[in-house]
Amino acid sequence: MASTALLTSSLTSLTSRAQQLKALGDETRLTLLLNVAASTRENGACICDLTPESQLAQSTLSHHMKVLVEADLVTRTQRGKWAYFEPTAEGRAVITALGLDTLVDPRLTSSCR
Amino acid sequence: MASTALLTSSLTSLTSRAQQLKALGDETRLTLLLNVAASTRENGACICDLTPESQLAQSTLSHHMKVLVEADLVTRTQRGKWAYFEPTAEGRAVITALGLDTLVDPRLTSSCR
DNA sequence: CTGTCATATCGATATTTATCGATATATGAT
DNA sequence: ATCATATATCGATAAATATCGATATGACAG
Repeated sequence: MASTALLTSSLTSLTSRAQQLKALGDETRLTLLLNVAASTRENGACICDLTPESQLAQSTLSHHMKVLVEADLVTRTQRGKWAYFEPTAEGRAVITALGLDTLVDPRLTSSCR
Repeated sequence: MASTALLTSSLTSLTSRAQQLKALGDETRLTLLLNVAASTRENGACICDLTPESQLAQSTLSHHMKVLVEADLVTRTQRGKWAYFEPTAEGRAVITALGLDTLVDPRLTSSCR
């Protein structure tokens, strides 16, 4: 009997998983997540840290960060004028699970006040 | 000294990683990969196994499988008239790393000769 | 209260992607 | 050789996405 096992449609979690992966499936955002994770700031990285590296318009950066937040990969905390981003537990777990830790190297620095 | 660690641009691997994640960041393809991984056939799953579940045109399925192959997540083997797909080591590793095993359930069957 | 700075939102545009139907290719059966 | 079957490729279209510049919001400084 040549039968083939297929997947049950527990689509709720599959859907959110796909959303998460889609958020990561963009080199710009993947880099952003890793940069956020690599930040040595106390309260996380702010967009001013991330912008100079990315070569993108500020509005574009803001857009990508929103996507990462909506995928539950980073959190956003407003502190005064700045918005600080930190990886969620999920975000860290995904980075580790995918072996992306090795791509993080705390050599470059950014200095915005 | 408030400095922030950033990522080195080992972009080759980052790029291919992003490509892989993009391939997975589509619910249809994610399901396809899991179905391929769940197949109990000897030589892997063929498109005839996957089509009825997906509700998509055959050409669309073929397209998605190509994307998965190009992302090094599944292999394609022509055997007679049929093309068989099996997850690569990478593909299996990603499934495990992301805890997607739990979404695979060998209940549904497909029967094409 | 006014101006400035950090970030978000909006509207427009260009690119990418998913999808389909039609056709091509290649295999196996008659 | 002809035909049917399995899959891939092509061309078109619609939807999604990345990107930008302009503007809005909200915080702090003077």
